[in-house]
Amino acid sequence: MDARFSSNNPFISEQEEDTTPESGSESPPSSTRRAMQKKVVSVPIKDVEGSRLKGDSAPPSDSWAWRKYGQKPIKGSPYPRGYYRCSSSKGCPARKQVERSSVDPTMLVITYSCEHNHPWPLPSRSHHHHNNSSKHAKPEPQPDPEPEPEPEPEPQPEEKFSDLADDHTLISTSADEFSWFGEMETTTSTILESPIFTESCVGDSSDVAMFFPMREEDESLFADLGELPECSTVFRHRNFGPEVQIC
DNA sequence: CGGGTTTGACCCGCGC
DNA sequence: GCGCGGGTCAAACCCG
Repeated sequence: MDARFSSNNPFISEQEEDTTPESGSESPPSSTRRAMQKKVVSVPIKDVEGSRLKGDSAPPSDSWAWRKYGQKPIKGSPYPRGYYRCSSSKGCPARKQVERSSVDPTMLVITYSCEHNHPWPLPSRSHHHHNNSSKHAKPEPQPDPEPEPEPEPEPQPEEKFSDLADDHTLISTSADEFSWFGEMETTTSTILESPIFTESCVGDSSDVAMFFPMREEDESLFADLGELPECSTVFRHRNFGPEVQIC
C-alpha cells in the first residue's frame, strides 16, 4: 500500500467536463443545459479513516457539510455509490458522489459536481463551531448497514489517530481534493475555499451573503479546523496558514 | 425538535 | 419500443 502513497502522483483523477443536467426533477421543464463541472478525486480510504468506522462512503468531510440524499448500487462495482448534496447553504447546487473504487477497494472516489455559475458550499464550521473532539461534527453517516462484499481490503485498523498523524496521507487527500477546485483559478496561495467561492460558484443569494461576513471569521474557522485532523494538517503543510478568501 | 440518514420508488437518458 | 442504468426525490426513521 505504500506504493500508492509513495506515488507522489496523487490518486486524484481530475477531469472536468460539461455534463448536461441529469434527470432529476430539479430542472424538469427547463431544457436549460447547465454545464456542470465535474471533478473526480480518488483518495485512499485509509485517509478517510472514519469511513470504515462510521460508514464506508464517508468522504473526507472537507469543511463543508454534505447531506446524503441517496445511495445506489453501481453496476460493475461491488460497492454502492453515495450521493451527497451540500447542506452548507440552502440553494447550494454542489453535489458530491462518493463511491469505492471497484479496482481498488482501498480507494475512495469522490466526484464533485458544481454548476458553472453557482455558489459553492461553505465551510460547515457553523455546524461544528464547538466541536473540539472527534465527536460528530461531520456529516458522517452511521455504521454501514450495507451488505458489502468487501474484498477485505483492510483488517480493521486499530489506530484511529495514527492516520491523522500521517500527514502525507492527509495531504494527498484533502490537499488534492481541494486542488481541483483551485485549478479553476490560480493555485498558488489559494486555499481550497478561495477558488471555490471565488468564481466557481458564487454570487447568488442571501446564502452567499451570510458567507461574506464570515471572511473575518475565517480565522475562527481555521481555529476549528485546527482541531480537525484533516484540515489542520493540510493547512499546515501547505503553509497557507489561515488566510482564506471567500471572495 | 431539528437535522440527517436510510430505503424505495420514480424519472430520464441512452443503447439496442 | 423496451430495457438498463444512473440519478434524484420523498417518506420514514434515528440520533443528538
